[in-house]
Amino acid sequence: MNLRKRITIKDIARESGVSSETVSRVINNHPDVSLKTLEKVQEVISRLGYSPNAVARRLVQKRSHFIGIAASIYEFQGPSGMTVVGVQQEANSNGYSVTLQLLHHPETTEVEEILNNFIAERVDGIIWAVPEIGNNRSWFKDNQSKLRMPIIFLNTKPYPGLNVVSIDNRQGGRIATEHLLQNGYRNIGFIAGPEDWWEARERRLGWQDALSTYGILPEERQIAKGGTWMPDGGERGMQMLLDQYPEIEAVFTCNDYIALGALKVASQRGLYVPQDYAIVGFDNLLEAAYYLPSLTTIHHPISDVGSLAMRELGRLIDAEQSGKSISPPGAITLHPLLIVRESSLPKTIIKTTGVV
Amino acid sequence: MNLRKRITIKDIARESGVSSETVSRVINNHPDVSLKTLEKVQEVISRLGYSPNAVARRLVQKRSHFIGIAASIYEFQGPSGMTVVGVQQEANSNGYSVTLQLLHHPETTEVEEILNNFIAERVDGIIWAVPEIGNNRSWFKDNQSKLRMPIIFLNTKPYPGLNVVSIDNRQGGRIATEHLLQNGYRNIGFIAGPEDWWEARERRLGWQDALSTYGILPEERQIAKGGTWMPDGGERGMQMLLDQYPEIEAVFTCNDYIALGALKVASQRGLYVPQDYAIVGFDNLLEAAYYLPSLTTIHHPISDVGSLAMRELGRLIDAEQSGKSISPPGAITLHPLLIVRESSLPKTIIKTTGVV
DNA sequence: ATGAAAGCGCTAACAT
DNA sequence: ATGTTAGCGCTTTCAT
Repeated sequence: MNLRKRITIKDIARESGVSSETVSRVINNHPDVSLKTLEKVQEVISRLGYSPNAVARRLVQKRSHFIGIAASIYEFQGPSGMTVVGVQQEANSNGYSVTLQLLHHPETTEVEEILNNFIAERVDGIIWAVPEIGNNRSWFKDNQSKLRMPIIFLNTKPYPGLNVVSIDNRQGGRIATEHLLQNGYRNIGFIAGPEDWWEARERRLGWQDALSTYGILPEERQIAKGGTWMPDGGERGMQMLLDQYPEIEAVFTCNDYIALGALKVASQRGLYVPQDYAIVGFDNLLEAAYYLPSLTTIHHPISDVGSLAMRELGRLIDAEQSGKSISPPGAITLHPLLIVRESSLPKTIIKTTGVV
Repeated sequence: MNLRKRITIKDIARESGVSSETVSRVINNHPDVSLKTLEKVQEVISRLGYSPNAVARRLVQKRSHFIGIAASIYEFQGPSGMTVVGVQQEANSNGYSVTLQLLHHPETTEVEEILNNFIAERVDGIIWAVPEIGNNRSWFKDNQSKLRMPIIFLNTKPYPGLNVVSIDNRQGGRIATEHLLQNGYRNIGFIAGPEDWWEARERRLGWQDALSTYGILPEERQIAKGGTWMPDGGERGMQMLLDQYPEIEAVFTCNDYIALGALKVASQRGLYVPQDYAIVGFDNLLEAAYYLPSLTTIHHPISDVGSLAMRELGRLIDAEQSGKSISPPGAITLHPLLIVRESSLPKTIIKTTGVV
């Protein structure tokens, strides 16, 4: 029913008494149409409720004005759904439509299937918003030539030859930990996310960086491994740390959900945050300001990553179309921001006032 | 160079020494191809890395195997991003691709623009996952004939003549409030969401239903109006209630984020939940079990709404294609589920044990 | 079992 | 300023 019987350009042409080519000119705002014809055609178009067929246009032109977004369903549980929002908005305002593909198991590789779909749709370019997990980027290294269209990777290790837009996770981890150090804490633990995620590893490196700046060489027992991105991981991780690292004064958690789990452990054990241990999270979830206590965290310009990536993709597409030489692939890195709240009050203030 | 130079069906035909129609038959698993030809063609296809052009296929066929999802960007802040996931997964496993459109201002009507895009793309059907706010459904009532393709509305008031998939928000509100009543609470407040959202109004009606079952006629001051969906609304709302309704024993909040804000107020005023007031939320966010105290709430089969809607849409599309009579539009309603946690412990238990 | 021809709706190139 | 022609890549009759 959808394709059948829809008004076509020929109907408009017949009804307006012009050729279909002239109608095409009107639709596409080409010059060289007399005002009289223009008005006549436009009148017929709106009277008949004509809508040009993007599929036919796509077939005949060299550009599809269509871009593919691949994301993992994980993205939609947390704040990262906003990345897709950023991409979609920027795409739309540049005249692109988007098609969305979701990976259910981003660790493994149903990659090929999804890319084949994008190729079949003849998208102009791809935003690969799937987190880098384990070896799930390897397909691209081996098959990049097959793809033959611009692709931007989000939140990926910036390999040479790839276009990457990402926040600086390592810097974020460093800032978070330095904040704790500056507030007087020295025994600082880390609750890890899944170790096969690149972003999780980077955040841990940032934690290490900060500690070594202060001449501290972290021991294994300061890290709670085997984590997830969810509160249950924070709960288990905090319990581990309290047991294996009893002198702990503060903890940096791989994201805010994990921090929430760590907060829960305090209430279970009758401990207080930040008096018994301070916490800094990562992501700045909307609700982090409402945790008890409110959570110090690293702000993540998550929707900006999406819009920036799309803008960059548009540039690459334009360059290919015009045959211009493309600037070599590179990495765009956004900088995270520390948001200070109650969960990391300076040690001295706590000592002095004894206040929450 | 997405379209240029891609291998076409003719290339495969030439290389295999058959006609392009035969290749087409192979691609589409039609019978009447000799085994020998089949194998030959398949070999050439994989050797040359050929991927059929979905755009060309779409143009010539009566179906696009493409569906449009419209959502508001609000959806992606909260749990409702999962609706889109549900739609996408179900669509994919039925051979559909999806194109995603986002409304930035779901209250107003950029509706027409988005629908025109879907029409231009010649989608087979539409999932309208935009919340019903104010009068933003009116376009459909006035223009349904224009659309001429199946459309499923999510989380909408089930008007006759519309296909709707929704959870029963009113029932959810009732269950939540009945739970509080059964646990011995009688002075039960309500923190409203945005009153122009249909879902928010339904949840309030559920609260009223439950109260009147117990012979209670709620007063105006039991409701905190002017809410948002976010914790700040819960904070303001709870403060209002404590001031204007001091005998309050319990509160039902329009969603879990609001509940989080209401929890925050307790800690600010030195009150305890559930001892000073019990709380029940709505949505069952992943992290609700980790709030302090853990939050009793209404579980929302949010991804099921999406997949069910997509399945229903597929049925409608098939019916239109085969020219069969379509079952009249109607409403599919999913039932919410009470999840009991600490924030609503029975009054008696609290009295007896004095425990959190 | 396979091929030839027509056409989906549109735009680009070349007339006029 | 407007029309004619050809063709994008594929599927669908209809032949053979």
